[in-house]
Amino acid sequence: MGRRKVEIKRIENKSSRQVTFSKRRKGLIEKARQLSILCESSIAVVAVSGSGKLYDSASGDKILQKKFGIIFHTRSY
Amino acid sequence: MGRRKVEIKRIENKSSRQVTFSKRRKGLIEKARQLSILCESSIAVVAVSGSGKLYDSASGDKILQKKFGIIFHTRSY
DNA sequence: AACTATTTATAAGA
DNA sequence: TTCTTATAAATAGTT
Repeated sequence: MGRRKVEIKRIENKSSRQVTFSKRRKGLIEKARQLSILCESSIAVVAVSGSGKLYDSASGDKILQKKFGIIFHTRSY
Repeated sequence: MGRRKVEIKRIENKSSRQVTFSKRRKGLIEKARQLSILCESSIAVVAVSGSGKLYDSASGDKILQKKFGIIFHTRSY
């Protein structure tokens, strides 16, 4: 969904890859948040970038917290 | 993104809620898969429906498997 | 970090 | 429930 159609394969250029990671991670987490609210469900998203940074996001109730120990924010470690 | 704009709040009608859960969960998991491939990262999505069904999906390398014990499929328990 | 042309996701409807 | 399609939303490339 952009100026051009992109093939789903590794983005070779490092800075483009980082930009895309940042944009799409944000989009993914927003989608998860919406799903959680719309459907009264619990959703967790865990993303580990190529460089090893961990981002997570969970929303819903206690189930995911209990099961995975994840809290309700997006954070970078 | 549909015939009408929807507010992000709990869908009251149960069957509509289930249909939306099914559609959006699928979309979310596809987005996660794409992000994983495009940016060479590891992504896990865990969804627990209102009725308690657990769905998970992870893609990437060993990191998430190790950390969460999640495998590379979407499954319904 | 903002913009916008375009692709993609999806809300209703069939 | 599975398919269609009009429209909202995400985002690739640009500035």
